[in-house]
Amino acid sequence: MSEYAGIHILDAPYHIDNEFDYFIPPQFRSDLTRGDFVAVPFGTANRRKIGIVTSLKEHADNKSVECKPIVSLCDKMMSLDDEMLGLCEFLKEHTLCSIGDAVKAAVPVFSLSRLEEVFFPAPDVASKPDEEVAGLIFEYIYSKGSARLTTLKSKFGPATEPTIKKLISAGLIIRDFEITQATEKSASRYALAIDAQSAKDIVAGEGDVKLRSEKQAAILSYLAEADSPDGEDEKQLLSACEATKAQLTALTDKGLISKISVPIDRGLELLQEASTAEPREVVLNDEQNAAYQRLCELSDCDEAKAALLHGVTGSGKTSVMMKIIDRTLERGKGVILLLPEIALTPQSLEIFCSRYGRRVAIIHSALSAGERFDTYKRIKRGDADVIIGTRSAVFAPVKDLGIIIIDEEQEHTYKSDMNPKYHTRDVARYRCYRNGALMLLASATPSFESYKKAKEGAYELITLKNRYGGASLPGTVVVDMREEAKAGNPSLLSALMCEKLVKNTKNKDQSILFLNRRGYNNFVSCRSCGEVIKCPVCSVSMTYHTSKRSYEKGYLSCHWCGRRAPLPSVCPSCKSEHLMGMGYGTQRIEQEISELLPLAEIIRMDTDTTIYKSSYDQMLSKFRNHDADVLLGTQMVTKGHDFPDVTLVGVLLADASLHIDDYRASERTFAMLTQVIGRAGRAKKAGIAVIQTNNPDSECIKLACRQDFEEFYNTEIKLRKLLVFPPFCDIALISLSSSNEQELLKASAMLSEKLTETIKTKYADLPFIVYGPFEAPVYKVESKYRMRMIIKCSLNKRTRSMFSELLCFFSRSIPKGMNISIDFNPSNI
DNA sequence: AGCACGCCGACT
DNA sequence: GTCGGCGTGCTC
Repeated sequence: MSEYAGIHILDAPYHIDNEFDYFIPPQFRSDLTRGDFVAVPFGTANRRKIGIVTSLKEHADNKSVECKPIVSLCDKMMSLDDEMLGLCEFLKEHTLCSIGDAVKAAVPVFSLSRLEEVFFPAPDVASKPDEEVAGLIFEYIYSKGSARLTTLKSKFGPATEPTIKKLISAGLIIRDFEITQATEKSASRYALAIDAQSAKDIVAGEGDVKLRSEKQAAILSYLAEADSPDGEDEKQLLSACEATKAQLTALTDKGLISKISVPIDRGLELLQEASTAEPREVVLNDEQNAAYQRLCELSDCDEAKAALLHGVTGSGKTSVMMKIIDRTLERGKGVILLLPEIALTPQSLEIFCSRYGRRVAIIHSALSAGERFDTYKRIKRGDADVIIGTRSAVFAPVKDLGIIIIDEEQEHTYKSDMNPKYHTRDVARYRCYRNGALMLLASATPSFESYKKAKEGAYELITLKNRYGGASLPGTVVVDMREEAKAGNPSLLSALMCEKLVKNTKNKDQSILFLNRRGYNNFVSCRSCGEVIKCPVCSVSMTYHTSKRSYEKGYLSCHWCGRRAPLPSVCPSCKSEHLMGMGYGTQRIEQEISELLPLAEIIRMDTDTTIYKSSYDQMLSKFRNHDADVLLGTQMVTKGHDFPDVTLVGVLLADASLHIDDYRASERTFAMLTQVIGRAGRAKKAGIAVIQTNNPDSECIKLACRQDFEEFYNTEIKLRKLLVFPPFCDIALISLSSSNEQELLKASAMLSEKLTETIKTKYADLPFIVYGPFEAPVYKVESKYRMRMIIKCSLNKRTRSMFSELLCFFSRSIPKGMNISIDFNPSNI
C-alpha cells in the first residue's frame, strides 16, 4: 500500500503549481485514491491548504526534504474520477492555468468555499494582556469562544493582524482554519422609501427632515431623479454621487431610502412550470432524416467522433438534435447540450423539459451556490442525464456520456476569458475522446476553424440546405446610407425603412430592428472645442443614456466599467455650453420609431432593459404573443426564437461590426446578419429584410443577404491563408495590466526582451511572429493600464512549454498589483 | 501567494 | 549600536 501521495495545492499560484509529496498516515492508506481532496499543511507557517491527490507512490520523490503528513480527507462525494482529473491536467497544459483553477471550473464548490482563519482562546490563560488593543481583541475572542479573522479585522481595524501575531506567540490564543462556504451572490440596490416629490423637498431643504451632508442630498436627489421602483445599483449609485457606503447607511437609517438585496439568480422558477407542457412530436423531413441517420451511425459505434451539423437558418437543426438525444438516451447514455447564454430562454428550455422531464438538469452562470451544488450532486448521483446549459455545463459529471452537442458553435461565449481560459469545444473533444462519445457542433454559420476541419474530414460534415416546411428566405434590400445622408436625411432610419415599418405595422405584422449599440447618443462632444467627454477611469468616451421614457433627462455611462455620471452643463475643458450628443443608440431609435408609429407598441431590448433574466423572458413572450409590433434591440434580438408573424427585419448599421480591429470582423458580421435576416419569414408569410449600411459593396454584406455561407467561407479563407491568421496559425495574447503606468511600461519592455531572447535561443527551431508590446485597444479600464503582445505561432507541446516558462518567470517576478495573463486563441483581440 | 532570511538607512 | 525597509528565494 502506498505510503506517499503527490498533491497539488488548490490555491497555488501558477509558478508553484507542482506536485508536492506528502506522507499518508496509516489510517488513510486503505481508501485514499487519485482525485481525492485532502487538507495538508503547507509552507513555513504550515498553513492548512486544500489539495488534490494526483498520484500515489511508494517513496517520496524528493529525498532531501521530509514529507509532512496529510491532515484529513474531504468527503469522497467531491472526489474527481479519472476522466475529470485527466481533464484538469489537460486544461493546465493547454490553457496555462493551475490545477486548482481547473478544479474550480470542474467542481463548483471549490470556487465557492474558502479556508478561513479562526482564533480560539488558549486553555489555562492566567491573565489577559495589558496592552490596550490586544486586551480588547483577546476579550472579544474569549467572550465569543472563537472569532474569524475577517470579523476581527472589521471590528478592530488595521492593527488587528500584528496584534494577533503577538497574542499567538504569547500563547494566549490558538490559530486554526475552517472551510467556509462563500455567501450567496447578491447585488445591493437602493430605492427611495418615500415618494419622489418629498425627496426633492428634503433636498431643497423644505422637507421635515434636515440633511447635514451634501453627499446624502446628492444621493437622494439622484434617486428622486431616477425614481425607479427597482432602485439603483449600489456601485453605480456611489460612483455617480461620489459617495460612500456610510452615507447610504445613514439615509437608510433615517428611513428615507431602502436597501433591496437582489440575488443574482435570475428567476429559474419559470423552468419548473415549463416541464408540464405537452411534448411536441418531432417529424423529420427527408433531408433531416438523412442527417439523423448519419449521426446515429457515428454515435452507435461508441468511438470518439466529431460532426458538424451545418444547416441554414430555419432548416430545423433542433429537431435533428432532439432525435439524436432521444436515441442516445435510449442507448442508456448521458447527454450534454450546450447553448449560448442568450439562447437559454424558458421557450427553448420548455421544448426539452417537456420532452425529458425530471431527467433534465440546467446549468448556467446565474445559478446560486446552493442550486449549483444541488445540480452537481443530482448529476453525479445519476438522477439527471440530460444536461442543458451554457459553457460551464461542459464539465457536468454525467455518467456514461454519449453525446455533447454545442449549438451555435461559432459563438465566442464558448471561449472562457477567465482562468482556465478554455474553449468549450476543446473540453468537449477531450471528454468525448475519454468516453467514446460523439461531439456534435451545430450552426448556420460555423466558425472557420470548425468548418475547415469539417472540410478536411476531421469532423463529419452534415449539411441541411433547405428551410423546414418550405418557408422561404426573406427578400433583402440593401440601403446605401451615404445616399440617405446626401439626400439630407440625418436619421439612422432610411426612408425605405420608415415606409416598410409603417406598412408592416398597419398590416398588423411584426418587425424586428437590430442595432448593436446601446444608449441614446454614442458620445457627447463639445461644439466649440471638439472635446469628447471621456470616462475618468477608462480611455473610452461615455455614452449618453436617457432615464425612463423621458427623452429629456439622462446621464452618461461608461460601457467598460459601468460608471455613471450626470451630464455636465458646460464642457469640462472649455466651459462652453454647446455640448451635443452624437451618434445613435437603441434609445434614440426607440424615440424615433415611437414618433413614426405613435400607436405601435415597441419593445426595446438591450442590457439596460434586461437587468433581470425574467424581464428578458417577459419581453420575448410579449412579442411572441403579438402584444407588441416592433422589437428593437441589440444582439439579443438575433437569437434563435421563432416569431411566425415577423415579416420585416431591419438592420440599422450593418457595417458597424465590420470595422472593429479583429481578424474575425467579417466572419462575425456575416454570422450576425445571417442570423437576424433568418428571423423574418419563418412561417407561411413571406418576409423582407432591409439592410442599411455605409458599405453596400462589401462582399460580406452581399453574401449574408444571400445566406451564402459556402461562398463567403471560400473567399474569406483565402485571405486568412494569405495573411496567416487562424485557422492557419494560432494566436497567443499576453496581457500585462497595472495601475502604475511606469511600472507597466518597464515590465512590458522586460517581457518583450525576455520573450525575444527565449525564442531566439532555446526555441530557435520554432516559428514565432511577435507583435508589440503595444497598448490594448482600450488602454485604461477602471484606472488600470493594459499592455499586450501578440504572438502568431503553431500551438503544440513545445510552444506551450515556452509560454509556460515565460508565465512562470513573470508570475514570480512582477511587482504586486501587476497582472500577467496568457490567452491562447482569445475570443477578442 | 505567504513567509523567512538577509543586507543597508534613520533612530534611541 | 538596533528597528525596520523590501529584494530574493522557497514552499513536499
